[in-house]
Amino acid sequence: MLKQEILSKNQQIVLDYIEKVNEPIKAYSILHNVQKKGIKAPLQVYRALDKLVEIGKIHKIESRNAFVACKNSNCQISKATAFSICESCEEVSEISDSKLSKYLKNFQDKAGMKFNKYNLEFFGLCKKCSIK
Amino acid sequence: MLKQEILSKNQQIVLDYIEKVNEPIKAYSILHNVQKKGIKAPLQVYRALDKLVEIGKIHKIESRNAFVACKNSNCQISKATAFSICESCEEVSEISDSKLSKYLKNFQDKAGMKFNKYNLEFFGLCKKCSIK
DNA sequence: TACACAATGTTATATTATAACAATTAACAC
DNA sequence: GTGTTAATTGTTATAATATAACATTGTGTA
Repeated sequence: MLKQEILSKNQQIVLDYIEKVNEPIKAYSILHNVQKKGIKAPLQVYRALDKLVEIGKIHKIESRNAFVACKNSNCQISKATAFSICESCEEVSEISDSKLSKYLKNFQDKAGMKFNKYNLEFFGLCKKCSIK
Repeated sequence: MLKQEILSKNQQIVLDYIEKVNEPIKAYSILHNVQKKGIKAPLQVYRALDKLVEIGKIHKIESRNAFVACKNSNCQISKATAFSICESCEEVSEISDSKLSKYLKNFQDKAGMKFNKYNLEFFGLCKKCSIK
């Protein structure tokens, strides 16, 4: 089987909701909002999240413990993620910059360690918040 | 007052311990290990951690919810952190690469957002683990 | 059909982190 | 020194995030 094309019921419910809200959302907030769909326990949400992260449909914003839908036609990219985060309004955008990703993919540390994945989070003020 | 040169009692206790273990360590593990020094509650640890992160003496490894002493003669660098993380043995090293930090400091996203901070975590296998 | 494996349902619990409030100590102008 | 302010501490309780363990059901396929 390939990366998995078909999502299970719970995975689809969780993904649908994350894609709908279109901003980072926390696991328990997802839970509250999908209870009407029959998902009752945290573990059901976390299992779906794990799988969705694994297959690149969503990403975890580590500094916020939140999850967001992938904007970059998913796949591969789940191993190479970059986000900008506004420290005022908490808006998060996925950065899609081929020069940046190429630079980071090829980065070699001094110990010669070979990386297969990275996550980069930038913090600052978004345009709206910086003119306030 | 400058960045704060003198640490308070609890801050010093926590920092001493983190520097001693010399690897990423979790808040409750710190708590268990500094109880003999008189620190009794999680909040005392978290307050010290917050301050130590703020002044750049330690960093938080977001993907691991762990804290590690800064190796780069601290200061400034707390706003520009990069780590390599071995997914097998969980060894974490702080990356100190002036080209990388220069590149990231000057990175401008397409929306023109100005960043004042970033955190980058690379994942892979360290030398030891890759030959196993 | 039967096997293997993925996904589900469920209860309980572990782990990480903060709220709220009172008391104490440090920094410093006067 | 006294008074004022802010930082730090101590303490209890609780919120928020995440996983363990185990029984059951569904799905693909040989």
